[in-house]
Amino acid sequence: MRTDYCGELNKDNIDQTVELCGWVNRRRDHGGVIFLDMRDKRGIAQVVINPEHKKTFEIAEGVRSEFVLKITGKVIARGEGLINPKLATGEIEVVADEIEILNTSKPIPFQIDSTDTSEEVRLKYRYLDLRRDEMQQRLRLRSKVTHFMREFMDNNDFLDIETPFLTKATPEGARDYLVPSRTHPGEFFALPQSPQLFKQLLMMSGFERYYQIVKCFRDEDLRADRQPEFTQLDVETSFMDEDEIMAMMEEMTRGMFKSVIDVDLPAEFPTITYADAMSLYGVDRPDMRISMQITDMDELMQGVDFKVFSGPANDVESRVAALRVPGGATISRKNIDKYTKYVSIYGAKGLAYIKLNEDGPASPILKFLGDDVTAKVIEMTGAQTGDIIFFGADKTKIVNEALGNLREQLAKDLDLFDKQWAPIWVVDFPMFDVDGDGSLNAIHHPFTAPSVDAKTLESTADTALSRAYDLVINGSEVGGGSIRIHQVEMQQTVLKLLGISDDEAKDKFGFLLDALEYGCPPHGGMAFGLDRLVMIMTGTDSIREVIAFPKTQTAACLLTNAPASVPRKVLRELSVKVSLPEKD
RNA sequence: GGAGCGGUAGCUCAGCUGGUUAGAGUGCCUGCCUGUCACGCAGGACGUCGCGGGUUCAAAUCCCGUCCGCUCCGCCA
Repeated sequence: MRTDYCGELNKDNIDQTVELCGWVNRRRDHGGVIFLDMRDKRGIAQVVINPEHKKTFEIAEGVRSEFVLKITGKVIARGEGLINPKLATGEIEVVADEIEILNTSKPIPFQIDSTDTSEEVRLKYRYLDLRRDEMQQRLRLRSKVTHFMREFMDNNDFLDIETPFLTKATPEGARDYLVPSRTHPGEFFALPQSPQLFKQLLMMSGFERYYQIVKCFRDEDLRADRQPEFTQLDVETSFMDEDEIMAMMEEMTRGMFKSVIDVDLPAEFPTITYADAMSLYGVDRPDMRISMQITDMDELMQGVDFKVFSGPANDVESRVAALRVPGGATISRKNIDKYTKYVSIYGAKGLAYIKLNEDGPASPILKFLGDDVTAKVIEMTGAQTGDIIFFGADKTKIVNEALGNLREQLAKDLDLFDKQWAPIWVVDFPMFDVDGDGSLNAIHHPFTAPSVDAKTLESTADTALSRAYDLVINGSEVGGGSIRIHQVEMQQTVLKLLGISDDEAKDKFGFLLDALEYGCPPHGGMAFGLDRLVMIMTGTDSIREVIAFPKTQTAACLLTNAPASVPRKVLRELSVKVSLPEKD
């Protein structure tokens, strides 16, 4: 049917008779001569129809955008001055002998080559949106990424093993997507939030190295970088410690960036502790393309006669910190107000600042701080004339989130990125975080090994560190993993600390606890968020741009109109009764 | 659950201090055109102003509610 791809024709094809199949990207009718831009998955080529071919010409007159055609014709060189440098195939064109209309097309709802169609329309007609070159490129890149991953894992003796989608609900973590069981009335499967327990069991089964590129499901609210179903490269290995696992995953990441987008990531990724990341960058996923750091001011501000600062400085649960912004003195009053509003979404009640103008420091708070403290602030932050220093003073969590996010926002607004690519490992995460009521939650997941023995863990649970690690690239968490607990006593201790009773543990994880007792090897692993990775590699700002059929923010599909109601009969078979909340 | 922005022609948008017939570009249709490549020229058709209610002599415009899309907070072990 086809001898060549439109997008691949070049001068070497001159004088050849070719058969092309594809879509009409554009038609230009000059009355006497008609041009068709034919598009296929490799690109576009111009087809010329001359009126001498009467029948062919008549067909071409009736052709419209997005008709599917088979063209038979001869490749010729374009004449002097007719070459189109904007087109990869612009040096040649195809003179049509025959046109076969393989299918017609209604006028389409938006132009394939327009770039400003609203996302709502694009998602409704996703199959048309995906015809766009941009989308074709992104999904092609995604395929190259998964291909590289599979090749790398295979070369390193990892086995691709599938795990079930119909599985059991987990007691903590994200909300589960549930599937009613017909054969067990009143009972439900849960779709996996990740294959975590299965991949650990595979280690206990002696496969030693497992991987899978697999969908995970979490029924939580969506974001630009979060979909309810998303894809992970899931990896688990026995008999490797965290340094070995990180080194191997780093090698894969480096190779992937080189091979897929020709980017050289550093020969060794830097490592930062969670505590340092929070203190210096305010977030656990620092964007290391930005050199700005947060400077701690607790000690300096403890004695100042300014309660807004001295209060938090003297409170262990609070913090005073400063962010020096190079060249920031030009930020207008209006924009400072904008940033004040910006940090307020993280709970900050204000945004104090000092501008370093030519004629010295300027700020509404100078009179409270005094000259000595002001000078110290300038010294500690390394600020220079022309800079601005922003302050956060509040609960530590609020200060970190406010200044951490402000840092990234300022970098965007003032273009303060000094690298294009900045991977970093974040390590030494705490085991638990402490709730308001004093109860503990797993920071990673309940199967993560602590860096101390069970006995020590019990006495120092609130400060204990885990053997977890995250890979962050350009401020985006693209992967994370840990060494797992492989001894039943430790697992029981952790579950106990999390407030899970023996009975509940037995009910939910009995199979895991049993398996741990039959010769479980030390093991650990990692999972990469494929969608986020591809989002970063394609330079897009939403994972919807790298997913063929994504959901909207309300977790609906505009193409299929899922989710949808089902007939009563179907519900009865499943023993499911719908009861909607009353509306007033 | 909450905050903000948006919804007007197939598409992208203007109009929104209430006022007569709701516009532009593009697409579509018709005609003309033999070298265009975002072809050009001329003409034409196309509107549930998201939906429901209210205020008013009069609502795309003001008010209330609601639905949808996007960004964010909460949430996401």
